[in-house]
Amino acid sequence: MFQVPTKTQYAIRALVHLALKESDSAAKIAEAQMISPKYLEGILNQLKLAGIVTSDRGRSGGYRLAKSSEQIRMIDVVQATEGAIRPVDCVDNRSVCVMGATCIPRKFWIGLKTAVDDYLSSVTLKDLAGDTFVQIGKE
Amino acid sequence: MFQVPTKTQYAIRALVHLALKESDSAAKIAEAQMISPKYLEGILNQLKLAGIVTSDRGRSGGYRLAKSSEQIRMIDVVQATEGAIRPVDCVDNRSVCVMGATCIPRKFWIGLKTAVDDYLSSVTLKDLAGDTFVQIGKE
DNA sequence: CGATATTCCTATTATTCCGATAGGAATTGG
DNA sequence: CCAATTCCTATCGGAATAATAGGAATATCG
Ligand code: FES
Ligand code: FES
Repeated sequence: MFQVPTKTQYAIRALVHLALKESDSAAKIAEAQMISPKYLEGILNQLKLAGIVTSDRGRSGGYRLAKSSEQIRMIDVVQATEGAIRPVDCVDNRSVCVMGATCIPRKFWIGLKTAVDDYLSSVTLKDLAGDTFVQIGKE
Repeated sequence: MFQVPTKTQYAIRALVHLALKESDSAAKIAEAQMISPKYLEGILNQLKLAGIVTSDRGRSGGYRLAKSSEQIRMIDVVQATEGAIRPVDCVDNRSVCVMGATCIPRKFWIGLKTAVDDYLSSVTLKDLAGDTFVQIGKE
């Protein structure tokens, strides 16, 4: 359960790479991180649209972080690659629930979403890439 | 992201139903909870194997909770339908990581798993269904 | 007993999502 | 111009999920 798609795993590996290496091309990142190169291109483009990385085209182009690594929260990365955290559709839009207004499990799903959101919001790229990472989310 | 399979959503709906109605057949539960009947049969069987419900065959058979609802943690339900919480394979088995021993994101994934596990462990069926035992429309 | 309602078992199909690939257009530096 | 790059769009294959199908085993009741 809660298998995280490889797309998101790749995005995170690529960002860690950029945090350490400053700037690199998609092909170089793909090789170093063992990711399908063409697939990674699309992922980096999503990260760019989300304002997490910037890119330069042309001969000596490549990608770099758009902000400092402590400003990049993991929840933003996840949302860039997969959209909002939504264990079940109804957490955003109650009307999609077949059980109607009296639906009992809804609070439970919202609680789960909150738990995940809170954790992902609490960790930044710097926490991963630096040696200062501490495990948050467990109190 | 983190879309929860319908199987698990159905399992929870079915358990809420049983918590309120004490005993019912798969067909009745399916109708009340708007779940494909044959699909639900298989799900209830998984819950039985996990010791969450019990069943009686034959003419006036059906399913009932195997324990009181406060003893049924949601993490047990999720594990019964989907197996262990494992955002990425490496949280259980480090050797599957292509990046080897120096893998940086691993602590992050373990933290995510922990956040989800902790939440699911903290909620019981009773928390969802409430403690008032109500008989829903006797047939 | 015999009819019926149920769980239980196994196999198959349908659907959806994901990962990856393909080919090339646009851009830029040298 | 040329080469390296990002960027765009389309498609394919495979895996996982959801659902269906048919029936065997079991129990109840009249
Ligand atoms: S409102 Fe979410 S399952 Fe009903
Ligand atoms: S050990 Fe998990 S991604 Fe490397």
